[in-house]
Amino acid sequence: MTLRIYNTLTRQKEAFKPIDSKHVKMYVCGPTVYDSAHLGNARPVVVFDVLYRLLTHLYPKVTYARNITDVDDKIIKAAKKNNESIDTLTKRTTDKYHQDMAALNALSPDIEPRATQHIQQMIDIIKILIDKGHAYAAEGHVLFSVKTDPNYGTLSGFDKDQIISGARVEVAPYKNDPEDFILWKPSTDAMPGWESPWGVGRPGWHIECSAMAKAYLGETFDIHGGGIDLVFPHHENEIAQSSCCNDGKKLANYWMHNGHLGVNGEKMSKSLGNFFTVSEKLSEIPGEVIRYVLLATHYRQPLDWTGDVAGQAKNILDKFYNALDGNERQVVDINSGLLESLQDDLNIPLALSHLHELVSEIHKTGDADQKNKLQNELRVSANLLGLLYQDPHQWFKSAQGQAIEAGEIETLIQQRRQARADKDFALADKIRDELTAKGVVLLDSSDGTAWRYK
RNA sequence: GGCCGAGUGGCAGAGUGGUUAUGCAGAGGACUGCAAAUCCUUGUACAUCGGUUCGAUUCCGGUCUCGGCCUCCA
Repeated sequence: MTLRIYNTLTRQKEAFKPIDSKHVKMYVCGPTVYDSAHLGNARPVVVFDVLYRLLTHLYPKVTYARNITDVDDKIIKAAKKNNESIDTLTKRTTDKYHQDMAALNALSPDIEPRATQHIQQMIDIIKILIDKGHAYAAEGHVLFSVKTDPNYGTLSGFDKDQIISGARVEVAPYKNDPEDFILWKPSTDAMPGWESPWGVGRPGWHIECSAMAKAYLGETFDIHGGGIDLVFPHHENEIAQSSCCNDGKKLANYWMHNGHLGVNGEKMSKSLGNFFTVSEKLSEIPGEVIRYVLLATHYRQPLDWTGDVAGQAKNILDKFYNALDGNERQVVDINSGLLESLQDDLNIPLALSHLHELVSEIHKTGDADQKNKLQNELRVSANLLGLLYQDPHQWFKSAQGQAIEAGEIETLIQQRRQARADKDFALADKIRDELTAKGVVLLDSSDGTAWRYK
């Protein structure tokens, strides 16, 4: 089976044919570093992380680029509000982002370019666009002339004329046409600015991705990903800029977009106050649980973070890790059903069902070698999803907010052992209940009593 | 208003023109001094109204509901 991908450009699943089958290139829109990442920001990171792992499994070489946008008006505003410098803010937020995404077990991209380090490349593209008649300078701004691009709207399906009819913003006076968008804008002394042929200024929102993708992946590359909300205007404008700059060449062959994340049936937003940051959630539940929740819904579907989705995910991961207990590592193949599921437009929920099948087989087989092999199959298969990478013991003893220390638990277990030897089951049960109340589970076996945090 | 997506059993969530998704939770049983884990059994879902069809949750059309986007960002 070959990899099939739903392409937003064509609105259908297509067989994936890389430009160079020896080297696949992918670009995903990264964060604007003005604030902590929220769960919605984490979804594309985790989803495309699985795609990256899958591509790496299927192809000899993969280059994955994900940008850091460190120049933006939101950053200017946030820095002012926090009373800190822009550099301090972007550095702090970027570090936090890396920390949060690592806690979700997302691999680092191969390249993580920063917008502020590619201003010259942006200026170069803008110059070419002006030379080719696709852009014009006006009052210190440079604007892209949408009507000069006959293909504008192919990604989003929007009609150029309709875009304006529903517009909710006032049209700036320096625009030739209302639908034109900014490539470059002037900066005051209080704003970050760079010398340019159009005066001191800063880039518009979309140009950075065009510049950095071109710099690292070339004029046309394989896959471009991001959240569904970026389809318009961000990706539409990226395509317009890049293809008009590069003689009509396609920017990317496949466009993939993940669905939105909601909370309790509502859109996650600051104004509604239903806004969870990743680090906030990480203080409550393990990163792997968050990752599981983000993967348990197909990436193109909307995902609703309701009250107990995390609890369900925790139970499932407990079950998986329990099945992995006692495993001795050996090299085995990834489960074929899981691999096929992933190759069908990244059907991760279906892939997870194959993990459950493996768990069931592990418990049912009576053969120790077979069991060990199946456990390894479970582990390496889950690893392709970035799951089950911990040692089971580590997993079960790293619960958040533990109310009792390991030493104390051991002491109580010894007391209970004596009570059981004395057939004083009332006392033994009292100790069990006491520990249960503190989130500790006791596991009796012929070898003695082990324990876990629940 | 325009474009797009979605409505599946208590919950989460795949998929399919006719045959079990899967999981979580629940119930009953086995095992266990008691538990946990595990195993067995159990629950006959696909918004609504029409149409096509031998047969539709699955295709087509209407309706209702929900969500996203409709530019330089709240």
